[in-house]
Amino acid sequence: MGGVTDAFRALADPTRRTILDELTARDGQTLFELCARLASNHDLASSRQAISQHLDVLESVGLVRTRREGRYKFHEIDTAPLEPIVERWLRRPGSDPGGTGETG
Amino acid sequence: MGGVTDAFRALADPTRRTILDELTARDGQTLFELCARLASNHDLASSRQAISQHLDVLESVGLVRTRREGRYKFHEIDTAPLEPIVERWLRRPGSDPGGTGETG
DNA sequence: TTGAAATGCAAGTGAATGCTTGCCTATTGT
DNA sequence: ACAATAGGCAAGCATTCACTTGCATTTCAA
Repeated sequence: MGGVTDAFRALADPTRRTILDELTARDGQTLFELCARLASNHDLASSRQAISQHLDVLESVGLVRTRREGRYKFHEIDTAPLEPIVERWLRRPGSDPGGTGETG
Repeated sequence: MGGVTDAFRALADPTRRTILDELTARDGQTLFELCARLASNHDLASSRQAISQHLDVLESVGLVRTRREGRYKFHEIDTAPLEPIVERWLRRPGSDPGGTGETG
């Protein structure tokens, strides 16, 4: 699961979207907290390793930041990468911006 | 390529994003027009069939609408499905919206 | 220090994905 | 009618993806 390089691909998976939902409802959760709350609040019964790998993906694209304290690792959502995503196509047509945009 | 059911997955592919870029710059293109302009304006050398399949995906999730005239089929971008995508996580935290949102 | 708790690492597997290949249908122009 | 144009359908292939499995590492409590 290491090939995901941009926020678009990161958002393609429903489990990762639900993780962002959970972090929006309660930010700064640990991996175990997330596993428990995803199961009870979202009927999502993924394994710990699966959720951990999803968090790695979300962190690699900047949608989640982590903060380590002892043996705990807290995960915080960062919505900054979300803003340019949709605005890319909401610009008024007719004004050719020139090149190929950015990401490809 | 028929398994893509939601706009998130449709946006996961770079080629599909470039197609939306092209339709933003010049709406209502045919398949052949798109192939030519994607090659010249975006250095994207995908085959006609590949682009056609991508357009099928974009249409199936509502990001592209088509209009048939004789042997031509014009493709128009529809940004309506883009709006709720990001706002899903831009809501202020603390206000638990209740269920699991919608898409999953 | 010993064990439990929280997390990390990595190989393997089945399914989905993007693309190609090859042929077919429909419409237009001469 | 005939060829050319624009597009459609479907099978096959290589890659990527999400997940599992199994074990290792780090931290804390008793």
